[in-house]
Amino acid sequence: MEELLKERQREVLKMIVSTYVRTINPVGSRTIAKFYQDELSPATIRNEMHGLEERDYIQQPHTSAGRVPTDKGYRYYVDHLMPEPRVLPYVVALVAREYREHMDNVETLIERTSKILSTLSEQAGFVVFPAFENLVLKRVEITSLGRHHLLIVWVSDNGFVQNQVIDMKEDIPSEELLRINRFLNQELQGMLLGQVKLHLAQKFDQVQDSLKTVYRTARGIVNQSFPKEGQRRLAFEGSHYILEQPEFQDWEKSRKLFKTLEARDSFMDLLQVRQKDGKIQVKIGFEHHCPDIWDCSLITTEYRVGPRAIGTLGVLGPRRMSYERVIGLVDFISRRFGEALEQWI
Amino acid sequence: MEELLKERQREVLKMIVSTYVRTINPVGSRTIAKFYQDELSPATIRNEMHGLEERDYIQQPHTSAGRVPTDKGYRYYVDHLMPEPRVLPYVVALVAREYREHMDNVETLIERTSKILSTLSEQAGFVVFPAFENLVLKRVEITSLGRHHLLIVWVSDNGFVQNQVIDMKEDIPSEELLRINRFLNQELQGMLLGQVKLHLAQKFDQVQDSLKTVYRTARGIVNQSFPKEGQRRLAFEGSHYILEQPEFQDWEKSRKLFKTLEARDSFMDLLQVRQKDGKIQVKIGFEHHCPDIWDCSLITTEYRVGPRAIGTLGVLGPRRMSYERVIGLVDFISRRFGEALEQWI
DNA sequence: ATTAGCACTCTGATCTCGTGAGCGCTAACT
DNA sequence: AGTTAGCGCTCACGAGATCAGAGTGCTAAT
Repeated sequence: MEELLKERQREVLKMIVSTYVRTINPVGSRTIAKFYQDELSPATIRNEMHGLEERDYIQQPHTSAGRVPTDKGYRYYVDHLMPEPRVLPYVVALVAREYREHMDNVETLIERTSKILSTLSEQAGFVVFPAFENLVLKRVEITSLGRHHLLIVWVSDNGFVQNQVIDMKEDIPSEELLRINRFLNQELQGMLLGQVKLHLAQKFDQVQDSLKTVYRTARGIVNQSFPKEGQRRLAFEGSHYILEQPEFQDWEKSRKLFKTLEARDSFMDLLQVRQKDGKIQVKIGFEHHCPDIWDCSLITTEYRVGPRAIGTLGVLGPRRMSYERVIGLVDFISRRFGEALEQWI
Repeated sequence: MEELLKERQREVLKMIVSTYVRTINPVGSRTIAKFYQDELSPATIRNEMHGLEERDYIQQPHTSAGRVPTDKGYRYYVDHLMPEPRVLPYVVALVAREYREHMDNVETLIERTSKILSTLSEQAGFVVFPAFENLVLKRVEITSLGRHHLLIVWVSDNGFVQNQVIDMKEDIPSEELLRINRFLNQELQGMLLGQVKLHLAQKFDQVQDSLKTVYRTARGIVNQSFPKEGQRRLAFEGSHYILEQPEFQDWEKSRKLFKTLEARDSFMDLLQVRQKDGKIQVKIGFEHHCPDIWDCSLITTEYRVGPRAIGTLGVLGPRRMSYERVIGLVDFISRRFGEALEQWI
């Protein structure tokens, strides 16, 4: 059904999209005709446009204006028409340098990455922190804070550090704390964090009664200090780029967009959508389900260390964006970012 | 020189500011006259206004408009006229609940605090993370990551955790790493982090030659893993509130503002200005030195644990804001925030 | 199937004009 | 000396009115 378009219609659609993305102005028949160097007249182009408009690939903002791609038009462009995404040399160089120099810790690495995504795409860039459950435990440290609090620091592979303060009703002597700490490390090192709780529960059943009290305390500490599922941090940079787009000169529009972006929830919901393995995902305008972001498109992909996909990153920008450029960028950066993480196993 | 204003002029200025802040419309003589319930006529008020305008406390956007406070007018209002800042009961309750429930770790505590500042002021709220040097070391842990990297986790009092990955040229055997780790903890626990480097240097000179190699490695690790000075994190929330202010409907204006806010540097520079001990600092419009933020006012104060002031928090909003309300809020929250941190000594 | 030609439509810029808010000034009043 | 009524003046703002330009759709000829 998609493929009804005749070759010349495809050509015209391609020109309309790429021109509109560049110029921001509705594209008229004369503009397209120029590409054909007098082989075709504007009138002919108008006919083709008419066909495209009937099939809902393009539309007119108003009667006497040129044409603008619809979501369906963009979609067709991305799926069938756009040139192979490619990464420019200066991008390669810049990213390489960045990952050579700014490797302080994972948080900064992630923040820099979202900044790079943003700067190079000239749109908003983001990186979702990995889900705790998908990481592998390297080490855990318990420290007592004040009288009634413990600080638990979880260190996982790839340099991720997660810390959590928990309330203590009862006092635990510091030697016991030390023992528990040692035990947890012995028991859990190298384990996928998502399996830790279950593992401890099983262990608990097997252990002899005299040790149950200590085990209970240990389990209590672990359970409490485990970050709640679904609360994933997000590094988001460059929302001002969105504001700079002429289509967001409309105050009401940008006001709403910023409000929902800052609230994070609905945006994070969008990202939770399961990614197609290793593929770049492109959501154009109405294709996603958050009304306030309907004026935007979302380019995302998963990043991975070794075989494991552990998180999502991408770019958010106006529907009118250079898809080939941004798709190439997101793909490239996700690989390099993964590689950077892999150094820290 | 400030005090030249006669009593009635002060009254009129006060009314102009408080009315303008509420209504956003330039305030006319008739509006003020109404407050006097027919004791004074608009004409009289106009005379007083004339005096105020001559002395630059108020101005007219254009000839036939009402009056709007100038920066000087706001300043006078804040210093001499505004009612005592007070904190509403619902704010007290809300903040108390917040700090009872969301105490996962310092990062979230800080982020929630900036969110609270933002929500309750209906403006942008922020908290600058404490300077590393001002914290007291509780514990340090060294973990090796991959082949050539070490992860160092610094845990300080009040639950602050700072981690850093460093490159290792030479391999260090894991027993030696363990020894160094133990040594560092023994040597440095309870010390102000700002003094750590110096302390190690002095120690190094005293130690016998056979131990120097180990000491050198230890110092190397510490020096590399110390966060660079001046790079302080910032939690910033609620920039959308700024966008919602009618005075920022101007696209160009808000575009610029957001750009500088996102770059962070110039904004952080503003905040680096030494705070007057424990006082709330109010910077109105042109009083600070960052051109792109001239349309905004900045209310800041330091937060402290015990006697030590360790960081800054505050609110950024349009010049036209309810100063008494925001000042009260910032003051209140900074205290509560400090108290929350003190639980985690 | 293509195209020249023409009438038609709609936007956006520019201008004018009327309205209303608010002021300053002056002269009279207390 | 302070206050006020009265009046004329100024200016922003919104509603029409007008006009040029861009781009279309349709028709008839190629």
